[in-house]
Amino acid sequence: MTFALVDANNMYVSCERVFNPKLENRPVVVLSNNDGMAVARSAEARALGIKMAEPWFKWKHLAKQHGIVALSSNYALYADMSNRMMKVLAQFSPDQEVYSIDECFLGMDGFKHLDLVAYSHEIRRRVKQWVGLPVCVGLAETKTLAKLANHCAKKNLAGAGGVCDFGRMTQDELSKLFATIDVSEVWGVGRALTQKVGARGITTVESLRTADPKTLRREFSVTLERTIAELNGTQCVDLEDANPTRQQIISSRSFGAPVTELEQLREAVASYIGIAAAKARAQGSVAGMVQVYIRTNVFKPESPQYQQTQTVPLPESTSDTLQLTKAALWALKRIYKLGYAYHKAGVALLNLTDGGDGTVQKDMFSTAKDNTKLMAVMDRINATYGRGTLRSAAEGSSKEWAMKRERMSPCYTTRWDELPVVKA
DNA sequence: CTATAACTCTCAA
DNA sequence: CTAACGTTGAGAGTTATAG
Repeated sequence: MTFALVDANNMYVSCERVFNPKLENRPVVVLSNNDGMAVARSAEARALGIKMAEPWFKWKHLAKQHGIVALSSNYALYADMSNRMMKVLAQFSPDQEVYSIDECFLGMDGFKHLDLVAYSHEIRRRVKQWVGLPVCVGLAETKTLAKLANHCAKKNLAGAGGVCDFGRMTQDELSKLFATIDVSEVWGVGRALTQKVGARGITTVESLRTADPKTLRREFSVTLERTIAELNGTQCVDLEDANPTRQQIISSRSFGAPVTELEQLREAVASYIGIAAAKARAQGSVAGMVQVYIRTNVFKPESPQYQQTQTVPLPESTSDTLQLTKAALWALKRIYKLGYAYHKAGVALLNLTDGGDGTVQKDMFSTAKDNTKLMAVMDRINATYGRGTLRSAAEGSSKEWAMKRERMSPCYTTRWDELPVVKA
């Protein structure tokens, strides 16, 4: 099987550039929620030494010095651009797995009569022209190799030019190439594994590829054994379902400023439940358990630390925001302690099951109102007018705890009122 | 004891 | 001016618990 892995170049920065061409050729960084750290960097920003996941305040001085543009993340914009990109890519193969907001796998078996490299260049050209995003393409016989080929395309290794096809290279050429690539670039090899296999002298892709799979399976995991097989061209991982039903739904955020009052935590928890419950309804699931957690700031070890989670089993599985809120607020009250500066809270909907007609186990003694219709109306209104238009009173209206996003660009593609006015 | 639930660790974007 | 460090989901493996 031949896979193509198509991945946008620093997606978030590229999205911003589509609507603000002044950002071209300049160092640009997009920040995480709360304007905390760098999650996307233009090539120019990378060249200045700004690392991925580096806290902004640590390089803010660089920003001043070199005129780096730092932007808050605008997920509404990126999600919309992603949808456009995926639609265009879907035209190139009937087999598409949307793997993340900025990349997808395409099954290429039906196109082997074509020149796949030329075909990939056409993919790049069309996505650039129709959506405005630059992408690179990696081609290979397994998903793991396709990811690696994409890495080479991006780094312009193996004479890439935005497309890298391992199928066109000999085993000898591949071995030489792999010997120059750090093992941490391999899909599935993260920080911890890099350390551990490094201690056994495995530091390059080539040394992992040629390592003994049985030994590594024994010492590490079956996952690593599969990775080694995939690096050697034996396919272990197939294309997956595009929109699998989630087994759990989490909503959590750090606060814009420390929170000490229970009332504020209640608003935050209620808001997160609002988000999570809407997601559950959207996929037709009901939750059997709700989990709530709160924590202080781990990056401030000098201030008193506290962290706690509480799980509540529900008498009857539900996706009703009001019932779930009630359960979550009860859990919150159990774990809340006065005297701490809370930094983050979150909720999780667990034990999700299919909420389809009549399959939910009912609670014989339940006195809860059936809010199914209310929820349906709420979802419709919020779909039209934006999330939070209709919400539970428990969410409050001040939202003093809400995250910081001080440098956000307009939602160019999803909000008329944020379109910049062009003077004639 | 086994089967499974619950939890921990790791990884990815 | 100050202080300031993401979110969501999955899978594997281990430990706790029920029966």
